[in-house]
Amino acid sequence: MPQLNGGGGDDLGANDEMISFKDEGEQEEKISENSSAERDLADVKSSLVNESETNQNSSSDSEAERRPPPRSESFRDKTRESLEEAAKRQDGGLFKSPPYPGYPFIMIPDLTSPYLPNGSLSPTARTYLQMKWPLLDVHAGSLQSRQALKDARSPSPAHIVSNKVPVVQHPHHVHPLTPLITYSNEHFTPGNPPPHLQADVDPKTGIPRPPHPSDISPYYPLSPGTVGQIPHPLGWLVPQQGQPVYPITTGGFRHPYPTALTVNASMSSLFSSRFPPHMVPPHHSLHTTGIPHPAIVTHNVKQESSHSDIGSLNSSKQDAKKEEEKKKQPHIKKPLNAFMLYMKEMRAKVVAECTLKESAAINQILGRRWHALSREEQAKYYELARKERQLHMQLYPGWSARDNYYSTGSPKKRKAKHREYFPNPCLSLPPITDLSAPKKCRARFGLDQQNNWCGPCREKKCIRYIQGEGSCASPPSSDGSLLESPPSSPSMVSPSPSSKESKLQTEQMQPLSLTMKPPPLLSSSQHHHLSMAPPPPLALLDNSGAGKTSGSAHNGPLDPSDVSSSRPTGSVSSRPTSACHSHSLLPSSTMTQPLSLVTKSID
DNA sequence: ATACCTTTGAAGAGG
DNA sequence: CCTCTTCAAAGGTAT
Repeated sequence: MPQLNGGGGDDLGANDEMISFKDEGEQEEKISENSSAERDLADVKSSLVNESETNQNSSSDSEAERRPPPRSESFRDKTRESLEEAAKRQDGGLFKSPPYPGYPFIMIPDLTSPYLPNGSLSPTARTYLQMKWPLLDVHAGSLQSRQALKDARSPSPAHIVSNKVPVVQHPHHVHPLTPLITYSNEHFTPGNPPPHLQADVDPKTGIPRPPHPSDISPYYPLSPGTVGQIPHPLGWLVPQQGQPVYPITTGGFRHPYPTALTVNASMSSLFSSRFPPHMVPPHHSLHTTGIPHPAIVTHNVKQESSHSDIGSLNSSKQDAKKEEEKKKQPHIKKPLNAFMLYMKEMRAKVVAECTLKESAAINQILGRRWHALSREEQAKYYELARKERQLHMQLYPGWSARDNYYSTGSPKKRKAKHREYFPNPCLSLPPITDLSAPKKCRARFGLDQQNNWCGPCREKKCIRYIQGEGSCASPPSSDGSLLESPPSSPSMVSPSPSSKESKLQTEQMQPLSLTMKPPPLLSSSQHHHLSMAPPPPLALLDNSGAGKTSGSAHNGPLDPSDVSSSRPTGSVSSRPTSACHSHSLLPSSTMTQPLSLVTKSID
């Protein structure tokens, strides 16, 4: 078991990650404010966000007013457009300050958590819970919600949910004490209502009491007799009467599940909160509400159902075989990363605040909010994500992300899809449409022919440089389509890169994380280049945004996460401009970031 | 029914 | 080592 300083220590494994966003949010906001001149649609959104953050009364009332007239565009554009609109409209509301300023999150105090020192819950940890309930508050738009709130002990917030998104979904047999259940609808399920809803606070510490059985019972299918007894955190994990707990273990896991049994309570809780009920004893697989756990793995469920259902008996032998095969290779989902956890948790809020339901739009908003989060706030999610990964590793020692590759589609399709949008980072080169064509000079000419490389490639900052130098320009965007969309999605131009940049800047206050170490390969000349890179013209940025595809508009090599953020996936044409509240748009401050980065490296 | 969109981050593959 | 790709969640939308 890794030692975690969940209590507030900075010794988070994900430090580097967090650092990247340390001040990004603030920076972004600041920048946005100062770059009014360059505001584009996306910027407007940013401003909206900013404004809304300070103006709680802002609203979604005026949504209709802001809605632009219908346009006749390609469905793609249309869709994007709508998403953008939605995001735009919702941004205002989303960024409202939570009812509990400074405590946007709620974390159920877990006195038993191995990650947190007993009785020394950090304030940040405690903040978790608050967020959740306030959400309910928001949600309270509906009578039901309010009523539910009235009854702080209302166990099944599920009924409160008016949307598909469960505002509160209690984990299945998850020990409420676990902090690991706090990060999402499921994980965040407050074992106890927040202080403001229920005065169940430890008089001594002032910290909300950890939920106790009596409180929990309503949330869990515990028999009255179980009240007062804390269910074994591994309850569902514990083999019952010699019966295999996980049907899939029969062939699914590369390693016998017993390993899982060694997982500590918190981990198991996390697991149970996240992992498919199909791995849980049947009677535990559903919420009291009968709602299947969202983490259910589709084909596993099918397997299971086929396995036990009478219907399966009717299926042909072939089907049975297929299913068996599937069974042998259960689809174990990837552990959620920090952002995913955040999204999971916040989605409900967003949905509640807005009428918006489109995930794409919501995600855009969440993405921005994510960046706006303080380092501490993000840290919580990073840590949770880390725990999830650890747990996942423990539970599925042999699992690899690779196992899920193409699980959602055929490889061909996937690849084709992505490649299709690959712009050539180097202007001098035509857009890459050929799958076999190298995307960068580096790959094209090789290391031994660097003289043939374009400047940006030499600097290893192709995309970014494209913008700054102009030598590598953004992908052909002569056709309005490209210009219109892409570029400035938050992740494309700004967020990721800038996050890193800002990271570096803010990093000055702290020791550089490993990830911040300047890459050895970075030569002085490179540094020079970096520092000299002029601010990318807005237009270029926009266009190059498309470049996100190739890893784009990032700081590139300096950023570890750069890679992760570069998502070719997003089709160039489909990139919404919405998010563009980017640093890229910000001339001055933005520019300085790379510089600082370089400086840092040099130093 | 399936894929897409959209976000960030993690991890794997390949150069 | 670096870049690119895929997947994770989610739900409306498009094909």
